[in-house]
Amino acid sequence: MRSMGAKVKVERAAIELFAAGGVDGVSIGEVAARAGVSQGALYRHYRSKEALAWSLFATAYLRMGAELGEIRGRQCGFAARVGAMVEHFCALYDRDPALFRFMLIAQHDLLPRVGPDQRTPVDEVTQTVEDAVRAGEVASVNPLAAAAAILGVILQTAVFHIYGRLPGALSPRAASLTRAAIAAVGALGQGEA
Amino acid sequence: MRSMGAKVKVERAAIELFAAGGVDGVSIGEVAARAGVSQGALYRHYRSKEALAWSLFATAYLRMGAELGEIRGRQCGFAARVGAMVEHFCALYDRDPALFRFMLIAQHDLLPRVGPDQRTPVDEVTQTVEDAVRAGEVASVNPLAAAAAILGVILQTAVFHIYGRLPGALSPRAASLTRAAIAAVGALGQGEA
Amino acid sequence: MRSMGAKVKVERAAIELFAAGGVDGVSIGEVAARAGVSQGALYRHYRSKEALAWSLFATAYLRMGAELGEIRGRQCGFAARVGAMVEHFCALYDRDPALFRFMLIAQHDLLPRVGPDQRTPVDEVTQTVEDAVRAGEVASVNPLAAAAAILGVILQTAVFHIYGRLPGALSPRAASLTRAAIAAVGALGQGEA
Amino acid sequence: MRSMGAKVKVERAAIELFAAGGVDGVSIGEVAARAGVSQGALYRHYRSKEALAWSLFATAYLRMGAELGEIRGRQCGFAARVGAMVEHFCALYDRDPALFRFMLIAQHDLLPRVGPDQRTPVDEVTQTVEDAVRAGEVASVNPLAAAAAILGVILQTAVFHIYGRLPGALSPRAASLTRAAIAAVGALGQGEA
DNA sequence: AATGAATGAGTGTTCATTCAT
DNA sequence: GATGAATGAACACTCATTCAT
Repeated sequence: MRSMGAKVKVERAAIELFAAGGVDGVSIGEVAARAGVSQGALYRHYRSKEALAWSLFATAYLRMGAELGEIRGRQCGFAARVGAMVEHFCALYDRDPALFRFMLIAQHDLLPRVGPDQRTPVDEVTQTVEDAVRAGEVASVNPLAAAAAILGVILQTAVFHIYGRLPGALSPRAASLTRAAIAAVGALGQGEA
Repeated sequence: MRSMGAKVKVERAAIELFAAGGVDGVSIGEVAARAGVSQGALYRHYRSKEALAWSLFATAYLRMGAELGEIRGRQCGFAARVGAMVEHFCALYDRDPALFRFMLIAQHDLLPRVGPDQRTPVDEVTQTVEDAVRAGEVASVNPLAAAAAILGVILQTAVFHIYGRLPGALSPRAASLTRAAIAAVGALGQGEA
Repeated sequence: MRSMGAKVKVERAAIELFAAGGVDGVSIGEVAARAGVSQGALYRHYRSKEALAWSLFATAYLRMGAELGEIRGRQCGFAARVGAMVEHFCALYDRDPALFRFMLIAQHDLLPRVGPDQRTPVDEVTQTVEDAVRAGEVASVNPLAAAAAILGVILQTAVFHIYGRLPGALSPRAASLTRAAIAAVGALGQGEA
Repeated sequence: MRSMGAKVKVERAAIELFAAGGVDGVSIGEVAARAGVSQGALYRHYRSKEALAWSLFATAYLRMGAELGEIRGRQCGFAARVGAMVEHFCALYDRDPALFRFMLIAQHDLLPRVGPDQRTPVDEVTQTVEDAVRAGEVASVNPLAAAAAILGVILQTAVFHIYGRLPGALSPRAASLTRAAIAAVGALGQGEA
């Protein structure tokens, strides 16, 4: 009973330490120590440190992609979809800031390894814009440029929270972030008219 | 005169390698090899690898802060200032993408080490918003939240360029990014009325 | 009855793997996997990896010694004895090349552990020479030097088979190997006259 | 001046330790300690432990091949050539028993890595037999089988010396070993008439 | 009896840093 | 001043062995 969740404890420890020090800046020994397991035990669940980091990142990143995909299927209209997506990002940040920070840090190393056929958060946001353009809800824009603006508004705000520039939880900002994101997309479109 | 540029070559090599592999992922030997100098020679200019990385980051980051400060002093009005700042970011990206990528990657490690009295890019953008609010140019907003939106729009677009999601140079997008950033700030303000 | 042969399977797996990679080059996990048993089960039969290797080597080595002893008792005359011994070596090689290779490889580690009172193949061959000298069948030689020649002719031929330099089975060579071994012993003796 | 010959000291230490414990049975730390250098220094000269072992083996093995080749060129007639070769083996053993033992032990791991176009000791002995057969000096034999007999007589005698079964130096036995080797080859041939 | 998760000491290797030349 | 050999403390990873189930 005591060792129930050994894998879970390793994952938690890894996310928190990787979020704070980067994958390269944290040793496998530190992860094992924080998880309360031996170094060797770690290798029963993951073939290597790199495999551990990749598994954590891919799971969280693709899960976020899938969840945004669900939101896109559930909500109708551009504003409702963007609003729900922003809320989802904020909720993840508030629930697990370490995971959020880990994803922000690790993307530079690990994003290139995501397969081209995987549905990523970027893909879902981009698709959402594309749908809106096609439906005439927003003026014609490059969907990727619009997705960059939407994600930029959300993620940079999260970065400011991480560095302590903005206090409190992120969720209360969801409404205004949604407005900002939608307005940014609208403004992007005007120039291409 | 012969070795003039040795330090410059080390810095160029370090920026390019750090941008590609992260500071922790690149060895001092690789930097020295690419710079065409001996490993030991590197330590004549920098006390440690960490000092090298910090010097590169601080120089670029604070220089960007100073340049944005100049823009703020030179330009009048919120729109003109944001426009010139966006153009400045785009120009830096186009001139030296490796340096831009290095700053994006390294910030997670090195930002906390920036002194609280230093004028950073974030400070200048925030101050620009604060001035505009005080001048009644934009509705009342949290200047930091607004700065996050502005920077997010710019930086995430740069990230998309880095990962190949958006093609070409960044400068041609300056005008639309400026509109998007300003619109985002305006939308942020509406909710807090 | 179900697990009858578990120990046998472990021994087979160990001999084959040790023959191919050396004792130090093969992990207990590989042995267990090839034998189709768990790692822990291995320790029910052998106290350690070293004990397993030693048991395999000692069994095979001393059994060969005993068998050569029987041949010595059964056969009369130097030529007949050497011939039967050579045939016995060849038969073992043809029946179980992995075991033969294992013994050749492992001897360097394990031979020193053989007790001085054990009857080894070397002892039996040496004794055979000694008997022949005493009986006047062969000229006076150092029995150990003669045993080295006899064993060298056999074992190096086996080594050539192992490395693929000589094709086919070893048994068809028994007659010529016997002649060569006996001739070598005779020539050794001539010099010491 | 003190560190002159660091590489040489590493090689000596490695040969002696590998000869006693096998490549797998000796740690890089033990080699470094016996050589009186740091572990890291070892990697300035050799890329890996395996590379060190291979370099030592290949150098000694191919050098022996080249030296036997020279002997073959210098001497005339089968008996003279075999005699000089046997003496050469004995001299190597007496001069550097550790190197000899290392080669005997390591061959099982490393022989397969020798390129097919390299002139090995086996090739030279085989060629010597082939020349003698062609010249009618010895009856028709399979040259490889004859080479096995010759090498077996020499090497197994060396093995007996290593294990203490035969005392003293090997060189005094060169003459009788030569007679034994030649006699063995002659006897091999008789059967194939 | 058998399993396989857990351990922890040990391995080969890397690398930031130093220093004699 | 520059070099590159040397250091030694890490590091990721393996594996023989143990033990609760």
